[in-house]
Amino acid sequence: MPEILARPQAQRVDAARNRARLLEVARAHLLAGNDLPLNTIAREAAVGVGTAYRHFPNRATLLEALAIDAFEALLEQVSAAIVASGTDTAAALRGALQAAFNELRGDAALAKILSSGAFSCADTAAIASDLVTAFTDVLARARREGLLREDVGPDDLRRLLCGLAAATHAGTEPVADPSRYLEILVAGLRPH
Amino acid sequence: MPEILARPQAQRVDAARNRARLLEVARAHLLAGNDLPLNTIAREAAVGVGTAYRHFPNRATLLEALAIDAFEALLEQVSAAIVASGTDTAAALRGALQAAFNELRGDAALAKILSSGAFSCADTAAIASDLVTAFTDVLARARREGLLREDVGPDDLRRLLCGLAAATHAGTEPVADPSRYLEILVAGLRPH
Amino acid sequence: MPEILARPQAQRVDAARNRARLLEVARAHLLAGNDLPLNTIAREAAVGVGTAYRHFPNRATLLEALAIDAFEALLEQVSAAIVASGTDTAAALRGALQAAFNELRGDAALAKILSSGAFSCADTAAIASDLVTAFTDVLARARREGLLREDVGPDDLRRLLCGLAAATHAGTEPVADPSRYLEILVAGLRPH
Amino acid sequence: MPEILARPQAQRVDAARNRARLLEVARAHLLAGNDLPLNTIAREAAVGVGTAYRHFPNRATLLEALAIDAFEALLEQVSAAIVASGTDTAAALRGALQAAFNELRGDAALAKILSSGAFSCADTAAIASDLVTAFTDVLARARREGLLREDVGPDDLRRLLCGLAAATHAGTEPVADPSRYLEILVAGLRPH
DNA sequence: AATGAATGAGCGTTCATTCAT
DNA sequence: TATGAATGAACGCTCATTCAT
Repeated sequence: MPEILARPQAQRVDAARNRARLLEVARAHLLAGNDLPLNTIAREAAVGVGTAYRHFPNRATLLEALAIDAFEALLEQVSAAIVASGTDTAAALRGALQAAFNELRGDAALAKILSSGAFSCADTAAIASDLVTAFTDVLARARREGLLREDVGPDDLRRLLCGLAAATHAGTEPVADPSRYLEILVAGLRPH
Repeated sequence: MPEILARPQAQRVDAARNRARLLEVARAHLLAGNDLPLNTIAREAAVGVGTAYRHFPNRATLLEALAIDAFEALLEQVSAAIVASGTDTAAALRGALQAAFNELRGDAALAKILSSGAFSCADTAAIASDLVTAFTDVLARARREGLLREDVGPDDLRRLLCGLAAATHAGTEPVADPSRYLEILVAGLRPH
Repeated sequence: MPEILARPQAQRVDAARNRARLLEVARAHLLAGNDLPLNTIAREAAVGVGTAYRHFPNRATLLEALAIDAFEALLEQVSAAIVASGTDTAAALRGALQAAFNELRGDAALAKILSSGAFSCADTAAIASDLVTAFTDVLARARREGLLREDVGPDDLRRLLCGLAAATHAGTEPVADPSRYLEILVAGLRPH
Repeated sequence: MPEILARPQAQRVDAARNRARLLEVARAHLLAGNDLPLNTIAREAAVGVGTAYRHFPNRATLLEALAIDAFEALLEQVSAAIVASGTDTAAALRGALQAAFNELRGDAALAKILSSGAFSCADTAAIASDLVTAFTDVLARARREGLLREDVGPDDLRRLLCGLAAATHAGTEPVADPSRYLEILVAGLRPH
């Protein structure tokens, strides 16, 4: 009995370790600016290719798995910034954008999936949805208070933030003082 | 007589036709969001691989060859916008950015090489240099007249424009009314 | 029971068959004086390219795999000749050279890797090391007994044997009575 | 009139310069241990591929053209050594072998074609024939005087010398004091 | 569920050779 | 006769994906 119960348990532990190893190796590849060849990643993670495919049936899954922690962090930071600003809507907006910009610049996987604007796994989609809610709220307040252009919605912010993050990498060397770009965005979002 | 003169021309015509075919096929690949595999492109252009390599020894060469017309157009449009604005510096800056943004959004090859910030062929580099000159000039005037943040240079504009262009594509479907993004940039560039 | 035990074996059988096929085809190429293009060899062995590369990641590996049996045989024959000669050092030296010469002439792969003087796989290197030991010993005895030039070491013998083996093939047709060349070497190694 | 006569003259000069350039570039490639890709050589020689093919319809021709100077030098040195030794047959034999060995080691192209034992161009074949004559003569004298094994002919010497030359290169680094190998050969050729 | 061998499409690149001019 | 553009076979190598065990 204990045996039978123990087996699947043991396997789950094993599976979790495999998954963790795969993610770790994949993250290293991404950081190094490399692709994510599943074959190589599996080998480096000391895991069979088949196992890798079981965990991540396609590259999007792997990418989202890589990004999800950073995505959760992004959501938290954004929410925290909004909460912390209380009724200061301008600060809330700026803080939310700042938080998103920072997380985005810090995680290549997150930048990739957020740029694509489509999510294939439920967890990621859920976070995205919460994020939209949070921003929709701030945007509404900001608009009401005359702090924001009328023609900008949450999806525009997603695009603009991704674009700005890309801008900071668009060259042979990283840009100096990326926060300038965020300031430009924040200023530009004010009504004309 | 014309015949004799035409003969040597003839071969060049052949070469030119091959080159044109290769470029055409390559452009189609790029539009479809694909890479530029020389092998495939050669096959689809009904041209030997060796011929493809003779014309474009590497991918960068091909990419720049694809982009150079649009890059020239960009330079011309930017210059024209500046000239047309006369002493109205704000209009010159806005017009130059507008022109660059439009060209950039219209040509994927141009967007790619401009994002990379490095040019491997002399012609492209020359255009880039002229462009920097043109923008440096406008930026200087704008700064002098208090129309522009102090901390923004021509390379920042290159990055920001590329980023904005990317933003307009960052999703499953193109953004509505991309000019809004340019307005945001223009507004954001004004001193705080 | 045998079934359960046989299962894992079965896959290895498959792999082994592929490996054997590849080696067989490769050997034929070498005999024909051709190179060892992995692509072609894979096709002729009716095996996927990837499989070929899995077994032999590069040409050196393939070559050493082809040669290793003959190399082992060479080591055995040399050792046997030395042992069989007992205290007759002259016979030991002659026998060892003879054995090496024969094996070398019989296996093109072995001739190639021994000529290169470098071994990329551990097994081959180990045999080479044993061989050096064996020869070093005989050479020392021979020198002590005044049967050998002072200025000849094991690596010289490797080179000279490879050179002689090459000499027997250096023409449109194989040389008549190759053993003459070995006699010349043996005689030439005696002190002046 | 002078024009008509001058034209072909001028072209021959041109052709000769092209030929010389091609040979020069090819020699450089060979020295660097590279292959002789006609395409590349033609380009580096600033000569059309077609022209290169006109001069050297196949690689053997090119190789022999590269080797012929060294081959002539070899013949001269060998003859000179024989003449200089007068009636001292042992010295003549040793000198001839020495000379051949040196030239062979000094010119990779010569080593290649001499190893092949077949000549596709008449000039090379003529030199080879003269060389055989010269050696045949010395060998006959040496045999008559009991200085040489009975079973060794000129072609054996060709093979053995090529083999020895190969022996000096058979490793990651060139052998120390190659003349030892020649001494071994000379000694080994004496009758048992 | 895990493993890893096998497969083969596909891309990069070189080079011998032909042929129109 | 010289030129060099064109060709395409061939090889090196990678990687996504399947599948038997």
